[in-house]
Amino acid sequence: MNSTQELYQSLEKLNLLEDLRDSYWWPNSGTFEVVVGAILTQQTKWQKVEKSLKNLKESGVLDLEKLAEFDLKELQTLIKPSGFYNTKAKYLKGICESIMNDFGSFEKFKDEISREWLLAQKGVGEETADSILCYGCYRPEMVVDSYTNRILNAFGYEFESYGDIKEWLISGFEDRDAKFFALYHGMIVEFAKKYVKGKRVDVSVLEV
DNA sequence: GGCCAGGTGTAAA
DNA sequence: TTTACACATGGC
Repeated sequence: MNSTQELYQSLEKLNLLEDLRDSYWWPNSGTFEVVVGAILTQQTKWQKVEKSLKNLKESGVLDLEKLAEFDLKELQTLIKPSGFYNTKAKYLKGICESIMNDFGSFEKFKDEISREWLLAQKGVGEETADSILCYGCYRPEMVVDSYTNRILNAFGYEFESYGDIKEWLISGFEDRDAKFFALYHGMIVEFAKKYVKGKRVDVSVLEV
């Protein structure tokens, strides 16, 4: 494989996003739920995140203002299925409080948010920040995850950092919109779910 | 039963 | 400035 364009086109041919529940791939994209999901999905399968989201929804607290004021212990219990529930509860409540303090509403947050602000929050690293920016706020940011790195490694690429992978991935795609990057990353994850098992990466179906 | 999941923060070298 | 480790559940 010689370019990210080849990778993108090859992924497209696999029709990985056939049964898309959301036009941007991430469930309920463009809403506050992306912020919650982005924290909960760290080092965890989405399937488990769905259980936690269901718990939150049934308790009526899947909401920015309510979570900002919700009891930490109760929050820990509700998100237990997604693992690391003590730390994630703290991170989640913290970021909700910060959004309320600095922006006042999710809509305002969505309009005014910067990557720097997100990275300054506890529990928000580069991947989580880009996930919130791309899927929650529809900004043209490419998300890089461990699968992306593993797949590129399988093609013989080695990178120093998150930023290096991101730069390589978006080269030639700089003028694309949020939806493009949203679906590109979505295809990589769906590909990984099918063809990556632990350290084993099967890229033979990719025609690049 | 051991391995692993759509990472991140922190302490120690 | 790097490296190692903790955080934790649940599915395979």
